Amino acid sequence: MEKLYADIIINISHEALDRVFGYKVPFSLVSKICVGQKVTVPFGRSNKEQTGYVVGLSDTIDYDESKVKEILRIEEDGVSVESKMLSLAYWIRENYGSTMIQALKTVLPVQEKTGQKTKKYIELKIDPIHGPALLDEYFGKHYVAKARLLAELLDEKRISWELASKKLKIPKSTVDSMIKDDVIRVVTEYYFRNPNPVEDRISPPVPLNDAQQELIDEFKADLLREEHKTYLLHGITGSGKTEVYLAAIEEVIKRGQQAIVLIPEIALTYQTVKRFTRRFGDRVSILNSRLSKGEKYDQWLRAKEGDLDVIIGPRSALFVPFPNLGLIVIDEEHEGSYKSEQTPKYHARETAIQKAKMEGASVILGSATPSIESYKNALDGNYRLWELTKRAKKAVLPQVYIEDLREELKCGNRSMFSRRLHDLIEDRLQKGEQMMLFLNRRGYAGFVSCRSCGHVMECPHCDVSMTYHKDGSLKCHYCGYEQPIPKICPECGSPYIAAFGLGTQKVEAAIHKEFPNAKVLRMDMDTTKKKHSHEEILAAFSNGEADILVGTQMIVKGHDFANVTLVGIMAADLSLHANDYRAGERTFQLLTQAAGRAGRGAKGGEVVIQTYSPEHYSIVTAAKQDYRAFYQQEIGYRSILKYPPQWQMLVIFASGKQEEKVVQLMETMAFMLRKMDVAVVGPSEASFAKINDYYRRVIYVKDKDYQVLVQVKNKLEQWLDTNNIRKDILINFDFNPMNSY
DNA sequence: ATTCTGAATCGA
DNA sequence: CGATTCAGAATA
Repeated sequence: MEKLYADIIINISHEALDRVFGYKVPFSLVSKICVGQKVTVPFGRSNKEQTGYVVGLSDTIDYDESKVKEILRIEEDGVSVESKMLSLAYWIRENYGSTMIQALKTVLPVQEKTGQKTKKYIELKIDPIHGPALLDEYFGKHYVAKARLLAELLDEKRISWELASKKLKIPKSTVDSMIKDDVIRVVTEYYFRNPNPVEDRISPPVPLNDAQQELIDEFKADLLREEHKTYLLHGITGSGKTEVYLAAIEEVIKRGQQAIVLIPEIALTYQTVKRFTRRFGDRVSILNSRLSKGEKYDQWLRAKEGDLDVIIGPRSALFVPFPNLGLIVIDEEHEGSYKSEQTPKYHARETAIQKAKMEGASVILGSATPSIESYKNALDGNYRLWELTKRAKKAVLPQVYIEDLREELKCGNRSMFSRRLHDLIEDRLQKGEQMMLFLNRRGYAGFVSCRSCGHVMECPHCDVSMTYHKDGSLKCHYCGYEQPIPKICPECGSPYIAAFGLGTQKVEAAIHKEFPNAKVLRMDMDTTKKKHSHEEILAAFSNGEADILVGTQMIVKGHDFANVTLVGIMAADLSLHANDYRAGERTFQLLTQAAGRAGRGAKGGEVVIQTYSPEHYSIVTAAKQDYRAFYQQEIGYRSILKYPPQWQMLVIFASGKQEEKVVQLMETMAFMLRKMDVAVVGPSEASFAKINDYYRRVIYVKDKDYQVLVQVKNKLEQWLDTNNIRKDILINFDFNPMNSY
């Protein structure tokens, strides 16, 4: 009998241990062991028990035979990794920079099995014909509990355990004794927790319009030829992208395959999910952060066992183990939330494409405002470009006005509403139509500053201006530090210290002042902290309980309100002047999505964009709803400044308690990088140079070739490990970042 | 990450 | 000279 060895990754996230260790498989486990299993092994000099994952099996070993230890046991309650998931984990580790165990944990979001829900039933084992006779016998012997249970069973033939013990008050001993007498038996049924409400009526597919049908025909033809492509579905708001997804999913299901639908977490509402459950019934499930561990595990298992056809969820739903994956749909593919914020900082879009490639599946990316990266890929022929240029229902595109706030000020209008917006609000209030006012800021107002000397109140730990809240306190959004607003300026002693800026609460207050009869609903981080408040506010607005909905980003996400005929963007500039190369793109996306909320019904709509920079291309092109024009401008700008997708970017981020150490390390790395024939910017202070007393520095590395940057990262990691630097300084790598540093 | 080891330093 | 501290090595 050959000996068997296993390659094992130890469950400790440290670069020095990020490799496989060979272990002997004891004879008793040879038949049970397989790749992907979670096992316990002795590790280190003290043979401390550690868990790990089997990533390979072989009958030879490349190590001193006498030092090889044995696997202790297989962790039965651990979820095993599919071999295809393992190779995806390797890919993530290589492309985004992390340890293998971190990558494994990413593709394995469900860590442990949790007790399955069971339901116990009591059934009659004897022939019911003998029932009455036995019942008489029990009565004769004054076995009241047994008699009660038997009588009930003769009636119902199967009752649940709860009913028996709670309502009929049958003690367990009675049940046990009756089992012993072979009168009854207990049946245990496992059932899956299904977290989403099941629609009982499955609605037939909405007939596709010609444009949609054309795309689906092409998709079918590609499937028939076993060609698995990535499609970029660029459809303006209201053009019926979801119908295309549904039809494509149906095609895949017909072939006996399954589909994953990724949706930004914020848009994962009952409304969105309902469209899928209505079409595919209980073979659809959702995965989201609100599910309990057990519920998540159940969805995972249902998928694995072929009990599901479609899973809908955020980024992490990508790793649901379908046996025969046919399609991955990524809705709103431009969304920043598809990039993970934790290491490994993987991008769900790129990872989905890689996964699809490994498993022979197709990918559909959908958006009204595609990311510059995806659009470039489509134009370059890497993705197939699908365009829907007409709204599905007869609704027309809204009329858009750009209002220059500088002009308003010159004309003596000091309110936050331009004259046009003011008039239009008045008009809609009169007609009883609804409005949305959009603002890209949370809290009551922005920073607090002194009007005499200009001193801005900053957090003592974070180098960030603190935010004014209505309760009279100042809060730091980064570390949570809180203090009351000072009465006088700490710098010059002037009493003229006050809040500046614009917040949703302030907009709400201004509406109350200028339009006292308007009913207002506000939706922002503060009003949606509770579990379902998000849905409640939207439902209230949808029911016409308010005239105006004021809110941040979250109100622009894919909700249809037929009665909304006016959308106001209070200050388009707020997102434009962020210190981030994606600011222009983000502004265009926000404005386009916000404008798309107007006139979803038959009445048509108007949009007012208020801004201090009316000539900026993001604003001009968004007003015209002209994505192509925006893309041309933006890609030119990215070329000149060497930003993605024209160039690839790697951010090296360091943070530590001792400023000199951080600075010195970054200087050393920058020196090494400059010898590597890549473009290096920095080191420089992060935009928040200090958070929680940790000093933060960044280096930007750019090259046209992504793989060159991967190699640069690998080299640096190696250097960091051999010089043991990661002890008191945190180093992070981030490829093509979504948020600024 | 954790543990063990051997050298360096410390205190009498 | 034994006790304590610390950097370094190894983990199968």
